Amino acid sequence: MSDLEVQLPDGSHRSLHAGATANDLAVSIGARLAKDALAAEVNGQLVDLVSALPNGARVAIVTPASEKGREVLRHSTAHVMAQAVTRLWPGAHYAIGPAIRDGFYYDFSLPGGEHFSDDDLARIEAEMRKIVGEDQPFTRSEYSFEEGLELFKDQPFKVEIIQSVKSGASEEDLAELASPSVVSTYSNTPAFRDLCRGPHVPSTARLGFFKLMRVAGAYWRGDEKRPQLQRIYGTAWESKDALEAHLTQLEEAEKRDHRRLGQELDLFSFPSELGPGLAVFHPKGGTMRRVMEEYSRSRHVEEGYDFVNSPHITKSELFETSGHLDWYADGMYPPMELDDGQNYYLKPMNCPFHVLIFKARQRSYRELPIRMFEFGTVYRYEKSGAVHGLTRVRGMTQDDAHIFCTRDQMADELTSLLTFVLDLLRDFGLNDFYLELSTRPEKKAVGTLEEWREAEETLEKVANSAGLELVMDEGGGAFYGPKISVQARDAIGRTHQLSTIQLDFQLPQRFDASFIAPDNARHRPIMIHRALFGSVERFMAILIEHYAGNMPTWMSPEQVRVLGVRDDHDSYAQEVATTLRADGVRVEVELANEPLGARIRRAKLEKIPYIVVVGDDDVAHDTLGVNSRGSNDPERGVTIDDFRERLLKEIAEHSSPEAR
RNA sequence: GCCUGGGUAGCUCAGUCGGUAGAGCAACGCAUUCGUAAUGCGUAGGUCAGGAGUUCGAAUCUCCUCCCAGGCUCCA
Repeated sequence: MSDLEVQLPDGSHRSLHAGATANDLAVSIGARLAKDALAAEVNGQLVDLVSALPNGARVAIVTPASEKGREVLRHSTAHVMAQAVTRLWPGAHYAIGPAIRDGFYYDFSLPGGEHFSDDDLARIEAEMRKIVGEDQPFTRSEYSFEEGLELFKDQPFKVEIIQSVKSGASEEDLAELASPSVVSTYSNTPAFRDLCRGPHVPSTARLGFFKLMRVAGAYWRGDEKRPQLQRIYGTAWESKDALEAHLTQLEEAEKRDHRRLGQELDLFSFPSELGPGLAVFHPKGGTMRRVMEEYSRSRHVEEGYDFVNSPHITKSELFETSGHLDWYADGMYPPMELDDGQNYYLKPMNCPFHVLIFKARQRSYRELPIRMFEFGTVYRYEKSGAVHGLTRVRGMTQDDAHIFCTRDQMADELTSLLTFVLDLLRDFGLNDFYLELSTRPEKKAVGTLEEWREAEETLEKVANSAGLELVMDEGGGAFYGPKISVQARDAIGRTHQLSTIQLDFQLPQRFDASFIAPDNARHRPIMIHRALFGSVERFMAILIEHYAGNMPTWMSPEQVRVLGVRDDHDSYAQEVATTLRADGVRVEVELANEPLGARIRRAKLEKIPYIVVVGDDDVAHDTLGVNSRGSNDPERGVTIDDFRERLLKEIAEHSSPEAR
């Protein structure tokens, strides 16, 4: 009777009766697994537990505490939410409801153009709990194209999906249907049926550890020109603990939000008088920024860069020549028209200025490569809804440089450049990277095929020799050149796109930039754009979040605070400060007119790396009490020289008190 | 730009049915002189984002504008 055999993930084989389902397999393996099972993976494809197993299949039972299991239960939870919404708003249209990272969403259009409010989330959640309590089965059915259209005739978005799958499916739509020819649906009750490829959990009772997070607007098909739907985001997990852990993690992330820390640590602010995306840096943020910029400058000097400067405003002619006005006018601040009829623009980038510097006189191949660096402040008219803290602003300073070189020099330049980039990022404490290479777009691209191929190969070779993971973004380059970008993972595992290195085959051509080569003829230079921080503001934001505000000592605005135990220790505290200041350490003294505990507390909240406390013993023996950030165990009787040496070493090494 | 929510003291927030503004922290003053995360008392601080409207009366209701948050779109 055992006429069906399947293979389990551990390579073992198992015999089952003909027509056995995934669920039968789970039962045969063990009661516990059968109880846990949510779905199955058959030959790499996720299916319902009730689906019959083909002979010889590789089968894995999917349980809740796995990525695939969570995906299934998140998707099922989205269906439950859709049902809840249709119960509460009869006639609501539902569009798409996939599982996403940490949860799910579903897009709706409510009758009469109604909108969800935040209060509705609680109502919907309550209704969802009822549905979970009702232990409704997820029942799969398959229909023909025509039957599908009939079934969903009251659901215009579903009709559109069915039709578009018929006429050439997108990834997104395929997720909704079994295949172009079969319309699969899942129903929970006679009243609720959804178009879906599946799989789903066996019953709504298997769900329950979810929370609706927020309501948002989202365009149908992600298209700005199409109707805006009401999207509800939720998070869903396999257990109460997992849900709570996720919510706690969100709180932790919020605590290290650079906007919050920027306020708490008095680094910068966004005065509403200035408008969206325009920041001012306070003294402490200004110090942090200065340290970053000074370090970057000194490294660029070592790497053979020349320092240039360019104005913030220019006649329109420059951006007409560069072509930016043709394709980027929307992203620029509108022109200022002056008396003579000239239009002047704020610069949204520095590149054309640097090309003009290159062109200021005739160039010889002997001068190349020329590397021009500028902390260039640019202004971009970001949409008001797009600005975000320091990471997406309307005015920012790029650590921008352009390298003009010959084609022969290109490979060496790219190699040393990538090394430089990674070194610099490591100096700021980021060390978990991967690279992304965006290659030639199919349709339209300037530059010769060989140039592209050579640039791409070089970038790839350099990336590989750096020993880093390389993700290909085929066809993702700009039309004017390939790009490599460095993605960095921060302390809590988020990735940020940081540095970009971009080849440009176009701008030198538009500006007719050239150099005289050994053959005594004019040749076109290759231009490399690159920014290591991206923008100083954004890089600072990423570092603040990476360190949760506990900046390494060299970057801390105040490195040491000296506190006398009583006010008769204040003059010794001042002496200590003066000694350290002579070595360039940023030290402040807070006079003893408040209890020591209160002053220590304040300094701790300000995340100052070292709090130095001096009292009778220290005055008598020329010593210090050192309270390091991150430690609850202050040291007593440290000599000034010892502390000074330690501190200077830590600053030079870009280390932190926590690292000791 | 679009959707939802929000804007009350420097900060975090409370403010009921529309009846004339509150707390904690911070600041300032005085006292306290203290050895590692909050000393006590007191004082001052407000065009309730801005404007218009409804009302005898508006932080509270309506409309407009600005700014913020989370999304969507966008990010050369």
